[in-house]
Amino acid sequence: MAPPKDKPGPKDPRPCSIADALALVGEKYSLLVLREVCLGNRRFDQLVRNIGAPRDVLATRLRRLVDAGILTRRTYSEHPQRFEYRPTEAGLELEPVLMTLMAWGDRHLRKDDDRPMVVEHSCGNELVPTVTCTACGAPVRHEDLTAHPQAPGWTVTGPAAA
Amino acid sequence: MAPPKDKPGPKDPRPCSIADALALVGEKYSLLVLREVCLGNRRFDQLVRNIGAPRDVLATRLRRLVDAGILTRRTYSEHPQRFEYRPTEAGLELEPVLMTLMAWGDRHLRKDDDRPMVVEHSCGNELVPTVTCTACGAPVRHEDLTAHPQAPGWTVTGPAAA
DNA sequence: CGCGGTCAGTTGGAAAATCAAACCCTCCCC
DNA sequence: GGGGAGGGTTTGATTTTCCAACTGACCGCG
Repeated sequence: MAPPKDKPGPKDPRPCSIADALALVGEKYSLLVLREVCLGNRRFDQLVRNIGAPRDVLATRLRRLVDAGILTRRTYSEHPQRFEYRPTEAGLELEPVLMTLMAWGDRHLRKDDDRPMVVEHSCGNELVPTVTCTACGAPVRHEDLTAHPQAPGWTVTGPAAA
Repeated sequence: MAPPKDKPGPKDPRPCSIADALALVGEKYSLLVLREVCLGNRRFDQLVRNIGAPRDVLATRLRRLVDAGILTRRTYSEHPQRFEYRPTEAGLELEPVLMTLMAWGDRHLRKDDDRPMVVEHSCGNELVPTVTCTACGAPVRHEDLTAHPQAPGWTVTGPAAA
C-alpha cells in the first residue's frame, strides 16, 4: 500500500549496493573479523585477542557473517567441540575492500613510514592497491565518474547544487 | 609503563591501518554520508532523506567526519545560516572503497540485474572496479598476498594453523 | 500581517547495543 | 586433582541509537 512518490520520503533511503553491503559487513568489528580470517587466524580466542572485541559481540558477529555466507564455521575437533572460521569465496572477494581501506589509512593516518603491516604481492613488490576501471584499466578518479541511479525520484546532484 | 609482551594480550588489538581507518569511517552511516557527498548531495536534509539516518546521529557523524578532515563544512548562506558538506581530497580518496563495496554488493547481493545504481567511467563504459597491484598491474587475488606485520608478537597464521 | 514551508540542527526519553568481567563445560597434561 | 586452553554464554552497568517533537531564522503567499 505504499503510494509511489516523486521525492523519496524520510523512510525510504536510496536503494544502493553500498548500503546493502554495509548492512552485512558494516557493523563494528565485522571487517576486522574478515581481516583476521584472511590472515589465517581462524579461532575464536585468536580473534578476540587480535581484534580486541568483547567476546559476546564477536560471537554475534561471527554468527551473522556465517549466515551471510561470508564465513564458514567448521568443526576441527569433536570432543571437545571446537570450531574454526574461514572466509568463503564471497568473503575473500571482500579482501580488496580491506586492502583499499588499508592503503587509505596508511596514506592519510600516518604520514611517516610506520605502516603497521606490509602486504607483499606475488609479483615481488609491496602491494600498493589501486582501484581501476576494468574496461580501460585507468585508475578510478572522482572526476571520471558519473552516477546513474536506476530508481525514479533519486538525484545525484540535487536541483539546488551550487 | 606498559610492559612489553611476547603475545599480545586481551587489551592490545593488532595495530592496523584498516582498524584505524574504520575508527574514522566505520561507524554506522559514515560511508553513506560519503557516498552522498560524492554524489553531489551536500545538504543536511538531503543527507537525512537519502541515507535514512536519524537527524541527531547524522549531525554527530558529520561533526566527526569534518574533524577527521574527510568533509568540509562550508557556509553557503548567512542569514539564515546554512551549511553544505563537501568531501576533501582525503574524502574523495575513499571513493574507491565505496566503488569496491558497491561492486561486491552488486555481485553477491543481487544475482539478477537489478543494480540500483550504475556508475559510468569517463572511458565510456560502465565502471566495474578492480583492485590491482600498482607495481605489476595484476588484479589482487587472495592467493597472491603475503602479510608481514611490522610489530613484534603478531602472527598471520597462528602456530596452530591447519 | 499571519500561515505554511524549508533548512539545520537540538532536546528528551525509551529501546537496543556495547562492554567487562565472571561463569560454564569439555577436554588435555602433569 | 589442579591448572590450563578453547569456545563460548550470562549478567549487569554504560553507551548509542532511534524517533518524534521542538527551535529559530528565514521565505513566499494572500
